[in-house]
Amino acid sequence: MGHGAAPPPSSAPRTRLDAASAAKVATALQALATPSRLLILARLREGPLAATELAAEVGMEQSACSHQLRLLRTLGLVVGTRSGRQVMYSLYDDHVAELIDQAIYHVEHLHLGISDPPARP
Amino acid sequence: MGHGAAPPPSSAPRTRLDAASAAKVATALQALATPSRLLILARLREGPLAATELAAEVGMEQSACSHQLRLLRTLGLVVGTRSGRQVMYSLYDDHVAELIDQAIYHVEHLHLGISDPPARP
DNA sequence: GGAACAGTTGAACAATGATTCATGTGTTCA
DNA sequence: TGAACACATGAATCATTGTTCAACTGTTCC
Repeated sequence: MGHGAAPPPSSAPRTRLDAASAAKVATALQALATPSRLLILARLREGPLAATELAAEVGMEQSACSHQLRLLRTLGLVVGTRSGRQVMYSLYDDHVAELIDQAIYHVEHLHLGISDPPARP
Repeated sequence: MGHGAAPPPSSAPRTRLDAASAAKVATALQALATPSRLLILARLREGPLAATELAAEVGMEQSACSHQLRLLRTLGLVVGTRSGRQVMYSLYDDHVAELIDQAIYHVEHLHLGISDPPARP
């Protein structure tokens, strides 16, 4: 794998989140904040895949998928290595894999869409 | 706390992520995908806080902060309860708290911004 | 070389979204 | 009642962004 990542037990941030770190984290999380990219990442979570196959599996056009892959590459979340004509894509890190897992897990256990009016006495 | 949430040991998704779930997860993650909201959530992670104080601590105008709080409320990530003139805001869940923790942790351990050209032989 | 395949890239477009400004609602206290 | 405070809300603006269309690079095989 190249880059390992030990799973975090229960990581409470000791230091306060500053604006710079917030921007960094927010930027990285934007990669998971869209259905298309999330499907791409979730699929790559199961194993490497070529670009065209990937596009087909997540149900989007090659061009659109390639654009998103470029973004994910630029962010360092995925890597693409040429193999003949095709480019095999895979997740960069175990951190990426775990980030995806944790995000999906926690969000799935959330009560979403419960719009409550802003507090009534 | 009201709503508890046991920490996930190492949750690998057994089932494939469908489009509907992807949309749900993506929507929830958009809440963490902006510096302003992330700062708000990270601050609330440390404990409840009134709206104006919160806005001051994260360095944004009350109006802007209120708009984002409304969004977070609608998503069910935070709750606001009136207490006199002011409205105390806090995270809804332990899931929200853990989601924030895990996101920050993993992203901080990422090698971001390493834009690599799309594979060279 | 040329055709077919695999993927990338750029411009353009529509949609979404975060912030600001101004105003409105609700609450306390004099 | 009225002023001051705490917060919410609506419209408008400006910036991002995801997708499509079209063209382009690179690779294999005849």
